[in-house]
Amino acid sequence: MRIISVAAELFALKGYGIVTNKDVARAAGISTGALYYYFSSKLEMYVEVFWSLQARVDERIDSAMTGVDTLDGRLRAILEVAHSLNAEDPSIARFQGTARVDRIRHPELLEAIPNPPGEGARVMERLIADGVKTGEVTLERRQQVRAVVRTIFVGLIDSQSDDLERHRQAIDGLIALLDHKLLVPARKARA
Amino acid sequence: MRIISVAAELFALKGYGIVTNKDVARAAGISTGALYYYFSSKLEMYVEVFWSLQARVDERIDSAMTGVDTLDGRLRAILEVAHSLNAEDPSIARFQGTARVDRIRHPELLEAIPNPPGEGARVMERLIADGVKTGEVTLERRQQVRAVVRTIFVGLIDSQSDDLERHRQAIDGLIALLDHKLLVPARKARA
Amino acid sequence: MRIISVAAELFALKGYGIVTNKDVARAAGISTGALYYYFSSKLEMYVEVFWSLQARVDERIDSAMTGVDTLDGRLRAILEVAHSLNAEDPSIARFQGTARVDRIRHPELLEAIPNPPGEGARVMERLIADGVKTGEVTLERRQQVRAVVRTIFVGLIDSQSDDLERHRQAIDGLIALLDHKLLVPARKARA
Amino acid sequence: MRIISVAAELFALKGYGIVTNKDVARAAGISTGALYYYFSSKLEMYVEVFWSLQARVDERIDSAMTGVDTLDGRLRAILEVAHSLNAEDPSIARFQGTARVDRIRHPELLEAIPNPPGEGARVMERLIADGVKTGEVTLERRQQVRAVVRTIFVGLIDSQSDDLERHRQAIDGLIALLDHKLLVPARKARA
DNA sequence: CATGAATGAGTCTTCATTCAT
DNA sequence: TATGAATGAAGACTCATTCAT
Repeated sequence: MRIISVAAELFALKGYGIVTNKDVARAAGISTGALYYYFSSKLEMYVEVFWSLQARVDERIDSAMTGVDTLDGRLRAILEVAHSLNAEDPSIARFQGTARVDRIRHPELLEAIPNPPGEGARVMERLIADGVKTGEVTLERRQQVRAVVRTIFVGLIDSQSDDLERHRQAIDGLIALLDHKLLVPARKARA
Repeated sequence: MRIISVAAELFALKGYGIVTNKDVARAAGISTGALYYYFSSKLEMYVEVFWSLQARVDERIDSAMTGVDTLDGRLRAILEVAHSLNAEDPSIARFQGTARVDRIRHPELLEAIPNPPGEGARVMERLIADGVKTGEVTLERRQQVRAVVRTIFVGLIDSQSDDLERHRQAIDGLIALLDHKLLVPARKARA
Repeated sequence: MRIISVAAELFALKGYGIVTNKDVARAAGISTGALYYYFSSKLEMYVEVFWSLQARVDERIDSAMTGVDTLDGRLRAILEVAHSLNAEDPSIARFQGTARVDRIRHPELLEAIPNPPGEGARVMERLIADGVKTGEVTLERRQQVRAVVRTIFVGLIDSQSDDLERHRQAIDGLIALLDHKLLVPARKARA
Repeated sequence: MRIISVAAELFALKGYGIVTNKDVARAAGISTGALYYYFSSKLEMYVEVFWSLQARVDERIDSAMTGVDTLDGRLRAILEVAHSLNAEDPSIARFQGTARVDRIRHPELLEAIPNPPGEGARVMERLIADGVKTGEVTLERRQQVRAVVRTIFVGLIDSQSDDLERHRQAIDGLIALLDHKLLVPARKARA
């Protein structure tokens, strides 16, 4: 629906608390009252935006993971998905970033959107579990891997999703990092 | 000042838009009117909180970098600083996370706190430039390194700073990543 | 009409101000738009409900009074009518109660439904005038009788019409009062 | 407080749902925002008005009942209290009338003001119980007496409290009724 | 230095009403 | 006949800010 897509963009940019019904209504070309014909509240509108975007992300990640069975391969695949999604519609990633902080800032949102939402958690568990099976992740490092993967994806969303070129560089850099090619050992320091 | 420290905590937790003057006043044990004796506006109060925390971070990073001259060593040092700062006062990292999004959400803040703020940018440039000197960063990968470093530190702040244990795991994981020890090549892949 | 009867029930329960067109429409199984095919406004709908119920009451009171020619007998007859009407359709009395206050609260209603409405006033005048004829009411007490009768019937509607059993007790009590049997002289008082 | 007294008058006249904060604010000579400095919500304001008026009524009824020990005497005393209260401040009775219907129409009010409120119920029970002791009320007629007393007082409030003269006539008529003097037996009807 | 009282603009939400279909 | 979509005015409530004391 038109309303959901303009709302997504506004929420992505400004967050739940700052975007007013008036903002959404004006951007959608209707009156604020009309919003209540479609959603029972601002909160519900936000929730619908959330799941609508989440669905697109989940679908893409799912299909990117099928046919790849190493953790290493999957990480690369997901990084590429992240980039192409960002290229197609930058508000998706931006929205995910703001949604994480909005769910903390507005308790109503946390209640309406249980934590952790969507496939996110499921994908992560699958990643780790399968990584253990392939031997890529040792049992002792499981938590570390989880933490690093989370750090990287959150960092990507929060710090790079507003500039497509930089986003590409971050992706390429991270792939190089996986390839041990990002950094070269230092020449004898101080030599 | 007492007001700044309670304000820091509140802003870190809830963000600029949600924390009210009344919240700050009550937490500081004064009236809202009194706030205006110390700050000319809520905005100014926020700015002062910002620089007060930023100063502590800058100082720590600066001192962590002196005496280390490889990019690799510096990254490890800064990661450790990030962790110990987080252990000492969790609201510092939290505030930095919320400040990044609040500066986007509230244009007045962006105007009052130019982007990128503080030493952040200077440190980053120094890191890269010296990395080139030591040969760790090739000229073609400069942008990638910058993007990856930024991704990692933002990811750390945004995704791990609310749980000290997980924060430690992320730090250890990232160090292992630098050591090429986080992930082991897959068995199957070699079959 | 179906609409009028569901509207009557809703208005009786909640009053003019609180019942929305949507409430009525939903209860009648149509859309709010359709309401405007039958009535030109919410106000007009209310007025039609009013007269529709009033007609039923008037008719019953009229027929209860014919053939009885003392004030005393008529009061008893009307009390019984009040009870049987309440037993048949409790929303009639309830509506009359709410209508009295709604006509005060919403000036538009007062304008649309002149005060005092319906046969009420006519019946009262007949009662008093004939009571004077039969000698039951002295000239000096005319106003008092009018006021007491009004007090009793309003009290019945407003305080008892939501519970049929209590309503019966009130009716029986009032008849006992007319018979000088409700209260017995106090023992102590005679001591 | 000034606000409470003007609010009482407005609520008495128009009821909870129709009186707006703006109405109260304008009548009190302040802004709507200022209301929230004194009350946390419109509901709370209403509740305070309620208890403030109820306190005055309770006190008067209590003192009217002391020293009188027959039911008959007490009823007369309370009727006189009703009249003098109405003479002093007509909004008290009017408010009690509207409050009864508002508590039904607005469930929040019922929750905030438990039913039955104030001394009302206590006074009624005392009246009946002592009436049984003095022999004025037989055991079988207890419920009837309760219902009649309730009917009369509700009727007085709801139908007469807006006109002091008529109120007086109703009181006098009711006293005459207790004295068996309101109505005279009919001369041979039809004779 | 500090407060309590107050303001007014702005927010979400409701609802009678309209109208093209 | 009837509907679904939409409007716009109004209502409760919040909050940064001001100011006399």
